[in-house]
Amino acid sequence: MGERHESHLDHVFNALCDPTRRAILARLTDADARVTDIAGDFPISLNSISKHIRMLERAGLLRRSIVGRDHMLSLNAGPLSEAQAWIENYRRFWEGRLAALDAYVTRKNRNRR
Amino acid sequence: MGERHESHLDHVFNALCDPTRRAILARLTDADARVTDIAGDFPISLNSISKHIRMLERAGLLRRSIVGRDHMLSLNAGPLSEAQAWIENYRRFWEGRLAALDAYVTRKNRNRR
DNA sequence: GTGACGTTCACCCATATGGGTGAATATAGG
DNA sequence: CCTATATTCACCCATATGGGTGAACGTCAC
Repeated sequence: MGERHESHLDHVFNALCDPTRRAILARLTDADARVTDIAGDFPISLNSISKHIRMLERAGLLRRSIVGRDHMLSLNAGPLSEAQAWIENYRRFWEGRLAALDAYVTRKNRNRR
Repeated sequence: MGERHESHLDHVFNALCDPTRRAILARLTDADARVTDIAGDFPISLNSISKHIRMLERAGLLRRSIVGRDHMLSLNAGPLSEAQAWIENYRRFWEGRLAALDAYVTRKNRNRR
């Protein structure tokens, strides 16, 4: 229960969990496309693709412009910067650890000599 | 069905979906900790924390060293680089789009004058 | 208007998740 | 040996996901 609050970052990471959704984003790097166009590239049903697209939209990674009966989709990579910033924080931590290990090994070698 | 294959990247992004798990990683940036220590920082049960930790382990983001009855956990940010690399690809795409838009606006302004 | 096309809606099903509880297991320490 | 502590295991429950199907809705094209 409880009002899971559902931050935007949750949605972004959640959208990236699924390989099909990542592939959809990759597909849209190439060119904008309709829902049916995208569905044609995958072995699953049009309806399932439609649901994946809705989740990508929820994360803000897709823009949809409806023209007539066609829904044109385009990539909107902007929200990824939020996720990237989060990860970047830990990359620095990680590099710090590696640097510390490196310093340790160097020190040890120096003492050995 | 299916044999979902479950690539490593899936697990990493999946681990990052949940705010509690992200908070656990943040907690471990500060210092290594036991399962119980971590559970003390959250309003949910020890068992739930244990499950979150198992998922972080599955993603390779945690290391566990069992000493006696204590399980010492330490952050292992290494696998994040894979996720970061994936995102980085799209950031470059996105910046390319912005640059193109910028060039377009600049060109338009020049023509206006 | 009528039929074909593009998307979504409303369901069904199996599995995973996030939370809980109580019991089992394993080790530390008298 | 016995007890307290640290974790996990085995469940229960509600909800979300990922897949499917068939029907509805909207729009184009004749």
